Amino acid sequence: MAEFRTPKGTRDILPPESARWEVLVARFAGIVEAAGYGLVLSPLFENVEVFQRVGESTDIVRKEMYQFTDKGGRELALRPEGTASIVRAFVQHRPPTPWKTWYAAPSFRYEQAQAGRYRQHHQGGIEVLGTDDPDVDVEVIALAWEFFVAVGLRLITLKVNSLGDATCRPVYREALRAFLETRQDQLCDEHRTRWEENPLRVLDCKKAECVAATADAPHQLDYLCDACAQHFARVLEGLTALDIPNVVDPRLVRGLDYYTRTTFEFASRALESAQNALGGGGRYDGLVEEMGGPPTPGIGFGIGLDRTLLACNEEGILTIEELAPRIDVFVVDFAGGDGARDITAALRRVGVRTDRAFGGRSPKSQLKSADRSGARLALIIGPDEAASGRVAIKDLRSGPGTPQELVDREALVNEIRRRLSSDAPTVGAASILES
RNA sequence: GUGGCCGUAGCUCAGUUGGUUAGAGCGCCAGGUUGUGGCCCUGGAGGUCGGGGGUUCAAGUCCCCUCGGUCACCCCA
Repeated sequence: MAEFRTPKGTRDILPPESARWEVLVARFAGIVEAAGYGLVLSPLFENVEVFQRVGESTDIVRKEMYQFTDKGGRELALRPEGTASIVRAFVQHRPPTPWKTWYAAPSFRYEQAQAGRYRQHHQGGIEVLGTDDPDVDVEVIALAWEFFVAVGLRLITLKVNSLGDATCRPVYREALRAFLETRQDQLCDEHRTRWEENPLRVLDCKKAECVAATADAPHQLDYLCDACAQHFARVLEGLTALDIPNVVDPRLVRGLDYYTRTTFEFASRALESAQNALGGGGRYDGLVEEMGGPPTPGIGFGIGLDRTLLACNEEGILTIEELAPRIDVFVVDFAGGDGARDITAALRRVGVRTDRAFGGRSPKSQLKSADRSGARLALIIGPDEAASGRVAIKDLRSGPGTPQELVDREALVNEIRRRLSSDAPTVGAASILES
């Protein structure tokens, strides 16, 4: 057993598995950039207060943060989620609105690891700051939906809800509190004592007692003010117009405090585990102001890329077999001269994907490597070819014993390009990225 | 943070009530074919049995602790 290993809850993503990540991020970037979103690269860590603003009462902030003091005595934390950094960047730089951004980056949470739940996980997300137009809610949800469609996932459930705003949420909270007071002795052990400090959490509780006791609890949706009700209606209308299937779930409560109005969550029906939530997001119309900026509405989502890949596994899509990077040409040189070095470089300079063997291995083993590489053509240089200034071209697709063709070194590059363009391009990650 | 299960070669695993130098398949390397790839045959490399302590004449096997994985709770992506 190796002396060093990845820390608990983290992992290496190696080839060929990493090819799936390249494709996932490329598809995400392709979709959101085509809708006018720009990439934001922000620090992996921030002053701890930045994250504390997003939810003092949430577990993510209270007990799961990777917090540390640097040598200058600064209190910092690795980011536990993506939105806080974007909002901080907005307040710091004041870009023109609407500011449409995307990111794909790791997040860190100190929790008990299990499948689909890591201490370092990766999210792709977008944030739009500066407009509360309900049509932007629709756009944001639609982009997440299109991403799942582009990846090929079919078993995705979208839940939506509205959490109201500063006008109507307090009214609802009071109504829920009053309701829970009448049912408190029916709640589960934990919430029997805690329902008062965060009544909304009780609706999210999965214990049978709580589910039963709150079956007829009042919903935020029934308490929306006129503005919020109209806003939500327009969002639902937009989802219908764009044929995006969804269910309104009045009990949908999300894990961060900053959400207002529209909230949503994507879950995979292919994942049976408790980690079936692939992503989610919502509106946070008060967050910029809380972070010290001007009153600015905002909305966004984060999608867990690790879990998206787990869902892909279950649905049998985006397999490493179909994504494995391929090369066009493999150079086999057992003459021991400069052939492999010079031909490989020449081909690469004209864009031919080329690999070669090193270390002067036997012809047999080099050909074996050529075969495994998936290359269409092998270029073979033995002492005879080296002496005559020629190269043998062998087509690897047609099995052992295929006739070879001798070509002069000067004509080689053109001959290779001619052969590679003559029929269908090789299937590889590059062509999939472009599709 | 709490509890259940698991931890033997790079990977997937076998290892009988504790008992000699711990095995298989796949993968890797080489040879069979002194210059030619998918199959086949032969051989080789590779393991302090996650780590530490204990019981015993003897521990991969039993006990304790610890680390890691996994599942559930919690929470979430």
